[in-house]
Formats: sequence, structure tokens, C-alpha cells
Amino acid sequence: MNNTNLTDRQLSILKFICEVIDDASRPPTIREIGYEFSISSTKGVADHLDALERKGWIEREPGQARGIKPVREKTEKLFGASTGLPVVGSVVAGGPTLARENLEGLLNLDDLFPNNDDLFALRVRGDSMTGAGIYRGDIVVVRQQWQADVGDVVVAIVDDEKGTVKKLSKVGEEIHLKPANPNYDTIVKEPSRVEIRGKVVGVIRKM
Amino acid sequence: MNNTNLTDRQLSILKFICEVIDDASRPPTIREIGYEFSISSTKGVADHLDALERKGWIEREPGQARGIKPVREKTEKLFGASTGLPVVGSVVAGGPTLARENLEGLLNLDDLFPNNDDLFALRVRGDSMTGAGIYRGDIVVVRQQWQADVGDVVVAIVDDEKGTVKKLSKVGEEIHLKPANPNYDTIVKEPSRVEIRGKVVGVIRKM
DNA sequence: TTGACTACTAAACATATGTTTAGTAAAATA
DNA sequence: TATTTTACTAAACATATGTTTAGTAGTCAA
Repeated sequence: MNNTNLTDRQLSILKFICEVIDDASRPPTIREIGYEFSISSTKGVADHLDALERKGWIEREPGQARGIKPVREKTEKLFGASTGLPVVGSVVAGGPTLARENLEGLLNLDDLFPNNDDLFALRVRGDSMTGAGIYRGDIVVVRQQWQADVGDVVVAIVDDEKGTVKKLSKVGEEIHLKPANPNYDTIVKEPSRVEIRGKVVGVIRKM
Repeated sequence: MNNTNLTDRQLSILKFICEVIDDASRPPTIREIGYEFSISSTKGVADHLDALERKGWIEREPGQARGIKPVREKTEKLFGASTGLPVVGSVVAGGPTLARENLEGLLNLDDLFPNNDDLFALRVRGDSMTGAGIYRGDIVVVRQQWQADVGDVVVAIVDDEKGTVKKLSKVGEEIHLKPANPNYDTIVKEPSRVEIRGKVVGVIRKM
């Protein structure tokens, strides 16, 4: 079966609706659904929509053209989000492959790094932070801020040069920007010559 | 000014259309736009849509209800994608903050890890791979596969236990699953007792 | 076996929505 | 200065689209 409280026909129609939205950025009309499934009467389709609504899979705007809105939290678990990776709790033996049903959720950047317009991403150029798990070519996710605490990994500009990613530390009045790689030296500057631009809150690496 | 070839009024309307789509998963009608901007005649709105279409910011389905489709590649650069982080080329001195205009692009998982239904994500439990930049709590992005090459970081199941993330290597007939942390021992097994489940193709860390 | 649910047809209806025609006025452009 | 573009009003029109009414037939649980 299909593991939901929907009939196979209802499930197909729900899937079609979601696909059209992904594809055309707008829901299909009742007649478009009818054409797709060879249902000649609009009432036939409307009955399915009534069922989908009653069972909580879609919402509708009465009287509005294309007034069908799938309930995303539910449909994304079923068909996969247009964006996002399925997160599995653990990989266990025996089971064949990924079953969409027993997932922990869907991974997408919005959930992981909620963007209040103060986040940006930056590709790391050097390898001065390998000891902290940040490698050349990694993308760091940075929250824009102009102060940071000792111990934070920050994006800072030293002497009006390009930005660099280092660990922040202070000794007396001096700012120390510490690499996490013994082959690099700590940058020691007066506060006036260091401009903090943000704090690293995440790392993304493609291998 | 607004840096595009659009008038301020046209830009406002385009933005409204994009917001409605993000919000309601369907575009507004001409009259809904008119109501929002206090334009009493549908022709007034239609003129704006004509301009937006002529200038390449939207596409339309003639005669179709809510037949407005913004050209995503362009509008996302202007307003930001509903999902995605702005990627800056480099952080330079002087410039105040993030300017949406001079961005390298928008980061989202779909672009970074194109999902052909064979990817999944898994949270790393131990710290046996810290030497390879994979820490406890990191999320690894895994491509589902049942073979892997020597040197790949793989997700494997040993003796029907839970999955583990290790580096694959072979010595004669034996499979070696190597940690990247000197405190852990290499797992040595016959091929029949090791089940490879996927190859790690990415790492995501939230700090 | 009765009633509820599924899954439709056919036809008429109501209205939501795009289109067209006929203008006006100001601003931008050639 | 003439012409185009922007930015609308007002009204009529055409049709795309949701809704309702009246039925049919099969399946499934009480």
C-alpha cells in the first residue's frame, strides 16, 4: 500500500499537484487535473480535492482560481522537498535502501542556518585552519557582526587587506588572530588595524 | 536608483508578485495586484505586467488565471532566493555590508549537491574522523552506493551493527576501515562482513 | 443490508480573472 | 518640439475556472 490515509488515486493526484507547483510555480486548475487523469467531469476532480482537504493534505481558497495549497510539512515527507536532503537517523543493516517513510527529516540550509539577512557564505582560500576542521575550498557560513568573543572563529580584515578566517583571541590590548595550523603564524595587531566582519557559524565542504 | 532597467513602480510590483508566490505558492491575479497598489483598473496593472514581460523579468501564460511567472534567475539575484545564502567572492575592507548586487551567487544544497534521489544525510556520532575534518555532530552528505574505491570515505556496516564513517582501504583480501584519529583502531574484516552503504561526498557543520 | 466512502459522468451555473477599447496626463527621450 | 514611455481610469467583454445539482456504480465496514 502507500502507507498514508490516502487512496492510490488521491495520492497520485496530490503528487501531480505538487509537481505542477514545483514546475510552474502555481497550482493546476481542476480542469488541468482532470485532463491529466482523464476525468471528464470537474466534479470528479473536486471530489478528490474534497477528500484531500478533509484528510488534511491540502488547503483551499474557495472560489479562487488555482486555490489549492498542499500542506508542505506533510507532502515534503512524502515526495521529498524540492530542496533538501533526506536525513536518516542511522544506517542499519539489512534494510535495502532509503525509505522515504522512516526519515528523521529533510535537510535544507534554511532550517540549518535560518537566514535573517545577516548570513553570508565565503569560500576559504588558504589552509590555515585545517586543525579546526576548515579546509581549503570549504565554504564557511558567516554571521555578519562587528564584534566577536575570544574563541570565536571570525572573518576579519587586517590592514585593509582581504578577509581572513582565524580564531580570535586577545592578549592585553592586542588582538591575536590564531591559525589552526602549526605552519602558519599568529597575526598580532592593535585593535584599530583589525576589522571584524563576522563570526563563522558553519562549514560546508564538497568532497 | 534601483540599479535595474525597471522603474520603481515596476520593481515594487515585481517584488510583490515574488512575495505572494513565496507565501501562497501561487501568483497573484491582476486584480489582487491592483488592490495592493490601489490601481483601480485592471488595465493599469496589465500595463505594468506588459512592461515587466517586455523587459524580461516575467513570463506569462496568456488567458490563464494567475499566469505570471517571474524569471527566477533574475529575481533571485534581486530579492534573494527564498532558500539560499548569498556567496561573496571575498570580504574586502571599506565596503559597509553585503550588497545584493555584487554577489557571486546564491548557495543552496540543490546546486551544491544535485540530488538524483541517491543522496542522503547522516549525523556523525563519534569523533573517529576528526583528522579528516569530520567532527562529532557534523552532518555528512552521502551518495548511496554499494562499492567504493580505496581512499574514499565511506559509510559502512560491519557485522550487522550500525553504520560507521571511515576511510576505505584494502590489504590483500581484507577490508580496512581506517579512522582519522590516532585514538581509534583500524577495523579489519573479511569482505563478507562489511557492507558498504555509500560514499561521503560532503560535510556540513553547524558551530 | 444498510450506510458511508470512493470514483466517477453530464450539464448548468456563477464568478473570478484575463483582455480589449477608448481615453487622460505627466515624464522621459529623441 | 514631437514622440515615446509611464501610469493610470472606466467600462465592456470573453473565458477560465470554481461550484452546484442530479445521478450511477462499486467497495467496504457496521
